[in-house]
Amino acid sequence: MSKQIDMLKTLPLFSDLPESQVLLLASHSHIRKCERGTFLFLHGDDIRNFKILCRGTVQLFRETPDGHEVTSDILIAGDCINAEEVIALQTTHLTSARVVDDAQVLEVPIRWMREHLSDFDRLAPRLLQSLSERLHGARMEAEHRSTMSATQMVACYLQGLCVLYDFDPNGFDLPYSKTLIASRLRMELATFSRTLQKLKEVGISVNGNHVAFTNLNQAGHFVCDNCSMAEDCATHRALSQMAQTDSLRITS
Amino acid sequence: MSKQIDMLKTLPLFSDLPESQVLLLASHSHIRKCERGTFLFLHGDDIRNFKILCRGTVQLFRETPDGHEVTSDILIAGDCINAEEVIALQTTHLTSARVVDDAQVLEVPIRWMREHLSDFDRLAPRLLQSLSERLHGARMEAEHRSTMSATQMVACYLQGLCVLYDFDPNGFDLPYSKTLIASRLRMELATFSRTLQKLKEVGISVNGNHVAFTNLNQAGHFVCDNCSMAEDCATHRALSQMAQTDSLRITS
DNA sequence: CGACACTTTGAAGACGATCAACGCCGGTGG
DNA sequence: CCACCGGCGTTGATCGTCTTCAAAGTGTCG
Repeated sequence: MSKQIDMLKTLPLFSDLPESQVLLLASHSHIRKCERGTFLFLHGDDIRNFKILCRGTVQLFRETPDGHEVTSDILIAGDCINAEEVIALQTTHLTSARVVDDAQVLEVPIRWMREHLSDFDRLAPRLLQSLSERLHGARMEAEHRSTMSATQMVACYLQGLCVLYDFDPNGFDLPYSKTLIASRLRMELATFSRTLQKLKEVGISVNGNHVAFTNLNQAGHFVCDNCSMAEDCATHRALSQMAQTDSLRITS
Repeated sequence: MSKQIDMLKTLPLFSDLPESQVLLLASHSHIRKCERGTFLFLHGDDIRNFKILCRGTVQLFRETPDGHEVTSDILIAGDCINAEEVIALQTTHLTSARVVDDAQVLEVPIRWMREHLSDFDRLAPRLLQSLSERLHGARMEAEHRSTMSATQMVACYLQGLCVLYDFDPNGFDLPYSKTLIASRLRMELATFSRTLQKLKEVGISVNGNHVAFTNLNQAGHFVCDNCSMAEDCATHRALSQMAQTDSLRITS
């Protein structure tokens, strides 16, 4: 139990809650271990819990009627899995969630959460802020999708990954499979693969699982010739801001 | 002044506020008339006001570095123009807003709004709910964009329009120009125009400005053979729900 | 009538999806 | 130890769709 409390405290979402509230939360939540491949919930299931990912990786996806699977997001430790659903009025999940890497998930009954959200005066603003960030992120992504070429999107995504995970730009390994990334980027694996070759021409070398940016400037920042949205590209502005100020990521 | 109060009361966002709170709001807000073509704000401007559109039409858009204009949304009477920005932490606008049809805009100083939001106990939940709806909407749209053909998107969009404005499916006029719609759908005007011709084959006839659905079933509901996302397509589910329950649209 | 904004239509081209074959690697089982 | 298999990734060839560029048509309003 004390282990659970420790876990709660490491979550950025709860980091500035007073001790008493953490205890209260702990007594109304539990941590579930889920191994690779299990589903946290399926599209259409009743919403039972507010879930936060404490460890591992989770894929949010939806299935189109013709059986095609569309990845809507890939979550990592510290992310809320279904923050919207605390606030929204629908009673069933709009997406499915599958564990990609063995995960630990904190679960808080949704009803309790909804009823007591207002008791936690610091929690609601955080949740909201994260919501509005996600909304902006979704819009930026939509804009990118209709503005940039596949090559640009991949470049942006890789840089984003690097910032998000605080990887060394000079060399790091992809945190998940290319198949998953391609799906996340809404492109065919084949297209993604070809794209990676093209990226070498612009200073991003990818060999197998290993990525290295050879196009860094003296300050160590990304040089993104091929990204047309220098000003507030998900990589440049939003994401690098996010890395500094993001309230919901584990930064340690 | 009493006119302004009446205006406030007709806004769904404020509809269930007690009289005293409406008065309070009125004393801290004002209504601005804006004629076609004026900019409410530009990308990068400081955020000064929370704005609600009381009349007319507003286009939200962003400009890409190469000068291309991307419409992110088209707002109608009753819509919050920048609900996210009340909640988010950034101090400058992330989009630009242009008046398409002569508009009336209610403005509330953003600082006052942020400081006093918690005083209006019924307001915050509405704002949040609308945020989460928009997030879901954005995600659905992203999914559509990568799942459906241009033809399907246009069909969906037209049906959505019809529901949103409560038009008669048997015949109505487009509420704004094809150029604007095409931009909103992130497609070239030429593509959009060609698409409209194809739609006749599936029971949606468009001549000039006039649209008619000839593919309605006996209940008067849309039949959407070409939309692959019957279950929660923006048209079918989300939008028809929204038309009934949406808290932020003027339904009269 | 003429200017102008808006829309339609045509023809060419670019880009990504799709289908298909192959290579690589780790695991399982004989 | 080798053979087989399945998951994953690469590569090639082809095809359809949407963009792009360009020209011509429609409408409105002074």
